Amino acid sequence: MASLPQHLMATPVGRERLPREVRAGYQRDRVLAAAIEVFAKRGYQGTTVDHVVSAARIGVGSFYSIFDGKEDCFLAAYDRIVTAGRERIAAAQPPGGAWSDHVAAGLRTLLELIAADPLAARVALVEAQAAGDAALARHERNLDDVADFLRLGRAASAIAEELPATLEFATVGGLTWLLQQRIATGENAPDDLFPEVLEIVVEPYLGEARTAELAARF
Amino acid sequence: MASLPQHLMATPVGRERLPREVRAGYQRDRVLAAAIEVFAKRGYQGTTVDHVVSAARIGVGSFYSIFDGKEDCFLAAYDRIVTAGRERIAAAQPPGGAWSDHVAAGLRTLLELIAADPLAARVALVEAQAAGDAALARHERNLDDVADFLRLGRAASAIAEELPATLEFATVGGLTWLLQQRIATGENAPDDLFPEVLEIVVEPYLGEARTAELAARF
Amino acid sequence: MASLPQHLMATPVGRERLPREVRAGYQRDRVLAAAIEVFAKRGYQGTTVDHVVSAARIGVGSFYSIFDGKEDCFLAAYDRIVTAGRERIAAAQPPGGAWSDHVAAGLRTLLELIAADPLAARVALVEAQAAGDAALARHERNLDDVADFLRLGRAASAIAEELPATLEFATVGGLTWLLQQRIATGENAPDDLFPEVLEIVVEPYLGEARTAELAARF
Amino acid sequence: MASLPQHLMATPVGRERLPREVRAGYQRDRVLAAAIEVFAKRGYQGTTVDHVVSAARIGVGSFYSIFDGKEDCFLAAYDRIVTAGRERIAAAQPPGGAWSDHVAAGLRTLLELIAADPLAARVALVEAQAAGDAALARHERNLDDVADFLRLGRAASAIAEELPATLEFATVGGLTWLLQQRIATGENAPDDLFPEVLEIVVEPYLGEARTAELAARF
DNA sequence: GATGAATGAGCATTCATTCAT
DNA sequence: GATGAATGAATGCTCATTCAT
Repeated sequence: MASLPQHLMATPVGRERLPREVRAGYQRDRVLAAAIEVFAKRGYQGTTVDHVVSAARIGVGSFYSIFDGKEDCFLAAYDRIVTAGRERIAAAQPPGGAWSDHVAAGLRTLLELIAADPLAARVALVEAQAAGDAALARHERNLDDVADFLRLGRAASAIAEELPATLEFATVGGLTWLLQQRIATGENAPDDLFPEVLEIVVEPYLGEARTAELAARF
Repeated sequence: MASLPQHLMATPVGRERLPREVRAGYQRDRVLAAAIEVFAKRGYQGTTVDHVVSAARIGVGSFYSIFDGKEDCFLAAYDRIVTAGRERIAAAQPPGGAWSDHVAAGLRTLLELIAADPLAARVALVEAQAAGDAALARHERNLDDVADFLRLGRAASAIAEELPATLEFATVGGLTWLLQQRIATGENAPDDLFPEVLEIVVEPYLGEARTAELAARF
Repeated sequence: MASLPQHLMATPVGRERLPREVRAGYQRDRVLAAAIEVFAKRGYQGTTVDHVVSAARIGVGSFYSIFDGKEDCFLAAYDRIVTAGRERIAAAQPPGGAWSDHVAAGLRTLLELIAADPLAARVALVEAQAAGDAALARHERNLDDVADFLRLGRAASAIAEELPATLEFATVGGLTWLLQQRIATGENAPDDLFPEVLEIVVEPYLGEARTAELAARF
Repeated sequence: MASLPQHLMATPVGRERLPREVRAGYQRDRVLAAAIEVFAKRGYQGTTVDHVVSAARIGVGSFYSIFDGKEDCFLAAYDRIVTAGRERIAAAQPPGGAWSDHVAAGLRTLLELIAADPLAARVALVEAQAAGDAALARHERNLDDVADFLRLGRAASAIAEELPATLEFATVGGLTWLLQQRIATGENAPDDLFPEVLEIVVEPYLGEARTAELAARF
């Protein structure tokens, strides 16, 4: 077979191929999207590798070339959800705002994200607690990050020294629980929740009056 | 061998034994105690019937004559813990006290129970969330009961109408989360937690001053 | 306590006891009756020792003091049915009759027995084939006995030398199959079956005319 | 190594293999062959999935990817035997023959099949009766088919109106019983059975003379 | 790179049988 | 003699993972 000049072969004719890395990324994303749906609908324990593999239309072998196994796949899915969520929340921050503005904007975006993709929310908020130790640990680290961020509100608080040390833990726990309930039932659009959630989160720091004013602005 | 006077004989002579019913109860209790330990240490999913059976020193057959299966065993263990806890909390209530006294006494007893039997606490507060739908539903009903009780505090509150509708849910969720964290790590004696926990739970109703006074009394 | 004169104690007052042997016999009979019902309704494989024990209102221990186990119990039940059946059939024989009269009377009695106790019939004719090798062997020996008896009809046959050697086997098999079908469905009173059954069994020996005449007489 | 001319190459070079469908069929056939042997030798109840799996040299998982379970495997084995038998019998039919020729040829082929594969015969004729309700029902449907075919002989019979309604049932039952006996003992080559079997089946329709003539022709 | 057939350890559960009371 | 609590071997089945093609 005659060889073409080197420079003409660089980009092969016919079905143009994406560079491997990128293709791997697409593939991985496709599988993760399928995995999230399956994990949300069946629960972590109720999900088998076969379920994911079927949903993603790939072979088992491919699955194991992408992930180390079922748990690794869940962790990847969880991370993808959390990372995307953080990015969206960060992007929606009012530039140069105060702590309270950041919290309010963040909460609103969070509720929007949950409403937009309830399956992903279920994976990140509900299933993460039942997917083994690694997932639990990762989940707790993430919630700790949230608590850390909330704690910054003490600087803006007139009554900082009177706040209980564990306030942020309790707030994060309460918030998570509340959202889990709504996600589980799908009851009402989590949108309606915004005023209450905001009140629960910021009132301890700002008091009633400033909280009401904040709620009115978002 | 000289015979002790009749009235001193702790164990009666002859083949007199405990009535069957009672023995069966002991047996069941023994198995439940073993099961609680195993579920706490291995997690619900990580526990096999064989683990429980070995820990309880009984045969598999006996296990299945007591319980319908693994899930039934967990539910029984969970119920036993919750029932015993409720009884202890009820017994420790100050007679005729106000709502706030009941809450304070209840929280203190709860923390004592957790400190006294951290394994049982782990089963009731952590594993119940990962032990299948039945356990989860039962757990949520119990937490709803707590929320219902907390809601009674609105009657005692000067600012009842300003409290968010979901306050009690958030409080229960936050409390649970806080306790789970402590249980998981065993970090510090949950005793230290009392003032904070009390503050988190009752301050929304009573305000800062009355809460501090309440804390001082318990 | 004052003792009664010896001769008055021979038959104790109060709950009169039967001699042990007899009581054991009653007990055994009671259990067998229960076992037959259970085996008929659940099938041999579907029956557990516990089913029999519960139906007979005895303890498992007693069961094992009467029988060597489940299979032994089935064999005993089977034997009891077969023995009772043979006795009833023998008792119903016309005295000094010809072979054909004996066959006719036997078949009629057999159909009556089946109609009177379909459960026992099911055990003896259906379940005996699915209750393990021992039961099967015993069942086949019994059917061989029937075949042997039928073979006596060759002496009364004008065409004995033309009958196939396996005629009796086929007849017994066909008869059994027919009855099984009816027993399984409970379709119609096996009584209606008499003319047909008689024809199938004796016509090869006696020919059409004499068979019709025989049927008319029974 | 010299290459053979293309048209002589029995097995193609390279990685060319049998199409997957075909391989799967082979696999299934291999397992069914092993299963038939095991079911025949141990009986349905005495056979465990593990027995079959060991005999077929496959893993348990493979077994469950081919069959739904033990019963499904038995039914598949039974169906395969029956289907193959019917095909062989159909293929051996004399073209355009009379009913009696078809019966004669069918019976001869049946006896040959039994002689050629006694294990399969045992599964289809003996074990099918002890392999649960589904197998029993299927077996009875098949025997009914045979009875239906035999009933066609009434059209060829001079004495059709005198035949008992249940004749065909009895014949099928008797035939089955006869064959079971021989299969169970392996006594003598079922070949010898042909004249007798033919006589038992067709004489009621054709009478003695025509039956003898038929036997002579096959 | 991709596939999916094959594996087998592991699990929940049943039930005939024993034996201390 | 009678009881039934206790036993544990045996079974059918699932599913995460491997590896030859």
